[in-house]
Amino acid sequence: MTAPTHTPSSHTPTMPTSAGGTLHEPVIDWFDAHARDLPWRRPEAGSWGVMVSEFMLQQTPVNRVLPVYEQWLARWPRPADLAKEAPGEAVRAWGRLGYPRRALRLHGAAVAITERHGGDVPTEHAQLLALPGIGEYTAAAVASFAYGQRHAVLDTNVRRVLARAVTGVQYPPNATTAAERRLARELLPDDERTASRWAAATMELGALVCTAKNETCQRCPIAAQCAWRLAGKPAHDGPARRGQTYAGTDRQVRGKLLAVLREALAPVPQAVLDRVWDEPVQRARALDGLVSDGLVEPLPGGLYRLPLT
DNA sequence: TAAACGTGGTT
DNA sequence: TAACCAAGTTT
Repeated sequence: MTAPTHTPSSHTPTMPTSAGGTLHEPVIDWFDAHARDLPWRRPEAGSWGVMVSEFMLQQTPVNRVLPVYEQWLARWPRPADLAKEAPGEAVRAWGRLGYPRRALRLHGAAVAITERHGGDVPTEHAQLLALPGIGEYTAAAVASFAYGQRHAVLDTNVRRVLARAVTGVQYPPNATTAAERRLARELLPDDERTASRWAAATMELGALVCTAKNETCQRCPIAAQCAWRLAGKPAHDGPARRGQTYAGTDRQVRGKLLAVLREALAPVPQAVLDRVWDEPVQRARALDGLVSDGLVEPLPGGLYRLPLT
């Protein structure tokens, strides 16, 4: 649909409202036409559904989250339902999503919500931020997606979209900068409802079209205005991202240990855990780490299990 | 600020 | 195949 291009009067190219004025409508229209039908976007998900999805989506792809999300919400439809479970049950139900401390923190957040907020996911950004496992991104995402508030929601997708469309570079910096936050705030539509749709739309655009590799500019609603594309899509010049090695790390050992405990119905003898890794020093360090993180509970007699408390 | 923290699909 | 990538948070 060709909407009237109410061109801003400003001529300064650095004027953020100018950039936003040309981006908001096409991106939101694209979102309305192409957004995925994800369960946490349906009205029946509620704020708890949104919050659970945000925890699970921290560093884990949508396709792997979907089945676990459905099981989780069916089993614990409200924060209080999760709060009265043993934390180890949350770790077990987390399955193979990775970074199982998120499960522990989500359980802790449910406890805090039950104790401090009457069982309802808080509506204020500051209250959300105070919950375990919720940082700047997740607080803004829950406030925006669950409650329709106006917040800059700056995740890896949005950062990449803004880096390309506005800044004209292929990739954002390794760590989020103050300049990125400022830009995201400046681009935020004034209207609350429009701002929350903008947040979801830019995230979806980064996830589906403006991807890290093999971006499909033919399907991009703002390709004509994209600074990176207009510059000839120059390759990233800065330092390459440090690759995350995994094989042979403590993380891998922790993963193997926890996998055994997730499947076990009864406390597991140390000897059984010993079979997952042959190097004893690293194995012991990994197990100690899991215990000190609260992911594993040691019992008398050299037995281990997921935490009951 | 950097490093730790899981897991599996894709290139 | 090794490296990269995926809706980050915490210390």
